[in-house]
Amino acid sequence: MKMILEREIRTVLEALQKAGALPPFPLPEILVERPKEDQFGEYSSNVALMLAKQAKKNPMELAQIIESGILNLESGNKNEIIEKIEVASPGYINFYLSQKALGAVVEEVLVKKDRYGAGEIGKGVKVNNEFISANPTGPLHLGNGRGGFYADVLSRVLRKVGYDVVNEYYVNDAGEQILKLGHSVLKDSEVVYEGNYVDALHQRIMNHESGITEESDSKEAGAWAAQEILENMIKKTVEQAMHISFDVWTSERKLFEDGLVDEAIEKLKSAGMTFENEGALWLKTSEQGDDKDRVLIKADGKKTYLASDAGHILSYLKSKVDTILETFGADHHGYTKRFEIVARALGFTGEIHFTLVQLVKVVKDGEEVRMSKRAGNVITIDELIEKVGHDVARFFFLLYAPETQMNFDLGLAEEHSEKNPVFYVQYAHARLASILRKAEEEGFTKNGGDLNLLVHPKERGLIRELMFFPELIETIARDFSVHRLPQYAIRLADKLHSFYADCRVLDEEDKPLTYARLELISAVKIVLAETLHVMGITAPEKM
RNA sequence: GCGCUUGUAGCUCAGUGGAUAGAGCAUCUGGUUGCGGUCCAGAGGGUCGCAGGUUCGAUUCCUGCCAAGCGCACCA
Repeated sequence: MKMILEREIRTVLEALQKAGALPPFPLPEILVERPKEDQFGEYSSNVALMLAKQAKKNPMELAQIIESGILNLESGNKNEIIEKIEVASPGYINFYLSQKALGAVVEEVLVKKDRYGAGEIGKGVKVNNEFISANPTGPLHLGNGRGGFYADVLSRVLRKVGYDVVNEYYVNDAGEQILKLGHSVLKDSEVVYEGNYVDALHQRIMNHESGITEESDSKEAGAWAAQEILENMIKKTVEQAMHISFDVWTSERKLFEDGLVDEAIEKLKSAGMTFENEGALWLKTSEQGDDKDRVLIKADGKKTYLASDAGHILSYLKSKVDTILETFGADHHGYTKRFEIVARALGFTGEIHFTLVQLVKVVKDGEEVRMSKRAGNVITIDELIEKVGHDVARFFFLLYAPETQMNFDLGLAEEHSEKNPVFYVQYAHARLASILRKAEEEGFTKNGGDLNLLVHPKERGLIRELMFFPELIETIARDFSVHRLPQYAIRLADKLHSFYADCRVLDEEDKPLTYARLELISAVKIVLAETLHVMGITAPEKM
């Protein structure tokens, strides 16, 4: 619809230039957008404002010329889909769609059902979406939860428009932090991590339940503890509490065992990207815009995290990944440059996109609560979900763009759960389900509704929202603005409640209108449910 | 010091090179014998951090400054 209008405007402008009515100049991308107010129609264009100068005309005059051009288009769809076009100050061209076009939207939803809004812009593109990837040294905190929900929904949106997406959790089960974990569970003189879970693991060692003894070295103990934490804490949290499903759990240690790390280092060497200094192997990252060069192999022979990531990226190349998505905590933002340099050096040519999720600041009684993973006093995502429920936690995080430094008021957490708009949206869905149940009980059939009867402003308002859903999905797939989804859900629920207050659906006195409205609310229910579904939130039939 | 991110209503946050800058919560007023009152309608509340610049037009783009968060390892 949007594209039809854009094309028509372009056609008109080209014709005007050809006829000499407008001076020749290169036409920019013609944009038709959704106006902010309902009164300005379904679609609106500001081309006249943009081109006024080049056209040497004032915007209003130009807009009127374009308007009449569209009205006179031989091939135009004006009678079919456009009810009227209006020019508004300072130079907008507003399009009002016909009743027929709006009815067609409802029909389309009813036919496509949960496939409504699906597309193919991502067809044939393989996306690797790596997220959370917290070290297996303790429970997931709120920042992990935030990034996890964000990236999970991003995957769902991308899949809806055809991308082939792999959700990956990269497990850092090699390296220094595993040794630290080992010391911690052994409770020797080098304890780093603390908390109930560390105590529990320690207890199992003391009870000889693990094959690890007090005399085991920290590497062995760390590997065991990491495995336990991954399987019994992290996977449980992610799959059962957060409702996220990962396609692959990549083990850093396995990258080493499979020789990918060494292979990647060799590739970097032969590409002339490395040099040796003071016994260490360095990567020339500063030549590519990084602050300084980075170490790949330390003087003691151990490989750094960057080296294993090179192996990791090499595995993407081998599995023919087209696009790499990385969701990092904002505290790792300094790492993105290195990551990209290594990827390019290894020959990756596709798109790499980083999302930096700001950590969640926890506030209580107006004061910030300082948290430390080491001291074990972090608020975990498990605790939050236990307290407010999965849907609320998910919706709450999804509502805000990941780069905002959001405050999470702990004191209001439970109160917030009642105020959370997720209930408002779910209630709208339950309300629709209820009406449809009642319609069935009372013997209303919803076949053959005449959609031309849906002329009430509240009805048009609802249909408008339905019409924008596919564009919304596409926009999110393009710019990763996942937070638009809950906002849309709220707006749609809002319009539904407002419609409900003004328009009675089930009316024995006016069956044709009842049938038409049943069609409409069935369509609204489908789109509302699909919006919630894409967000990973339940759409209840009853509450 | 350098770098990244952020600064919009009392609070949490959307949004935009152009039409009156929006939502939720909070506050206040009104409505609702009805298909589910977990609802609806409305009001008040803003120097879009500050100062310059580009532009017919800037809250949006550019520069500088101020403030907040984070980062600047042969840790990950």
